[in-house]
Amino acid sequence: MLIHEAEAMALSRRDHLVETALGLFMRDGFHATGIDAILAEAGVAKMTLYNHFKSKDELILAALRLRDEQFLEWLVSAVEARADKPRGRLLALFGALDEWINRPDFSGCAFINASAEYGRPDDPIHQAAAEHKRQVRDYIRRIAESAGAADADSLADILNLLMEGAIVSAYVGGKRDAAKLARRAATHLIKRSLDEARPIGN
Amino acid sequence: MLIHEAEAMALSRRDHLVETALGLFMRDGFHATGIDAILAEAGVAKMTLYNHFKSKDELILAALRLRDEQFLEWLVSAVEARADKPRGRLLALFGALDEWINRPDFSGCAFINASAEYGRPDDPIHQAAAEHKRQVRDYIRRIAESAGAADADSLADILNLLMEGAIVSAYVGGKRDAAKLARRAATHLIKRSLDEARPIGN
DNA sequence: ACAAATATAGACAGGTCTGTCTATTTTGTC
DNA sequence: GACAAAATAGACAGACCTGTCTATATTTGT
Repeated sequence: MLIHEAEAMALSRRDHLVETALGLFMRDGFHATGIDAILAEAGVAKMTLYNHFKSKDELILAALRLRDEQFLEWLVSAVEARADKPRGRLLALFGALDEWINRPDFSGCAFINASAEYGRPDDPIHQAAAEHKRQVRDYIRRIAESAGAADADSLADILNLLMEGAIVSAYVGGKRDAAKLARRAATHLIKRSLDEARPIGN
Repeated sequence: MLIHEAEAMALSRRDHLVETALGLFMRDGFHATGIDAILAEAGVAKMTLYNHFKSKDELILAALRLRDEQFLEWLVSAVEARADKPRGRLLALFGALDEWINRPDFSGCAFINASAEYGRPDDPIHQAAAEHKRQVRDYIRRIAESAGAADADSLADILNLLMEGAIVSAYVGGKRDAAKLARRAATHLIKRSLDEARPIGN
């Protein structure tokens, strides 16, 4: 029975492969991670991979799709767990960010890193990264909107900028306090946007 | 005569090699750019490379050193050309950033990209990237200090965060207006820090 | 002009990479 | 238990990678 299978299977071989690949890609990079390393780690035969994916790039795309789901799901629930009201949630974004950045296995943003390795804007991998970033920004914008920000778009863009900056500073420069710093600036900008109802900047 | 040589030489073979390598690394990435491609582009023999550098990694480090000089030199002069007074220069950082981001050949930050490919914090390449970022932040801090910011360190950190965020947003998401956005937030934070003499955040 | 240093082309080794193929075994369904 | 689908190990091709070596040619300093 199909449903029974789905329940019984801890993880399909395909999904297990994608999960393993994602872990290695994030730890070691995309070019630096060979197919064979993934197969060895996953305990899966090469033909199983090429049965499910027609190339390494397709596997990378699948791994990024998984990461996209994983991350957004985590971000939403981490934010919701930290605050109930929209305004608190805007700040909670930075609490969640701080938690992520300070995990011992933090290895930067998979999508920024993917874009770095696949720099051509028309590369499907780069485009997948851009799409993920759009999703995150839209989530921020939805919170900003429900917080009653007149300039929800601008506010979301700015908070997004601060978050990206914190991720990069933490990753490249090892600044583990980057999210806390970003939060301080965010606090102020949110206050201005919501309380004084003034657009950001002048 | 040594001095005469230096004048006559357009560029030593070594420097030409490093320059060519930097261009390809920035366009195509580090792993994706093979030694042979660099040699062909530079019109230089393989043994010339291995005479000057003991490995590809050493060449990468030399390319990053060049980029570090190039970029900081450009940033300083671009900022100085835009404003005389420290406060104006803090904003000019974002004008310069905007110019860079909107160049047709903009290919992101070489150091962020290098960190993405060489993720281990103890990798010399990653460390070179971290060192570059430290230089940039210190430059911002010096301006903030001479602008009379009481919290020059915090202000510099925040402006730096906004700049990093703008670079990443422009590169990954293709947001060509990222620097202008960052500038709007920066305007406000600078005002608060300098005029109201309040630390950033609360 | 002569000698020493430097650059050249190109072969080469040894490794790794992606992707294909085959022949065998395991798995899941009826 | 039989049959079909899926996964296995492992060899293999062909390309590319870094780095070494050699033998020849070109610059360079004096």
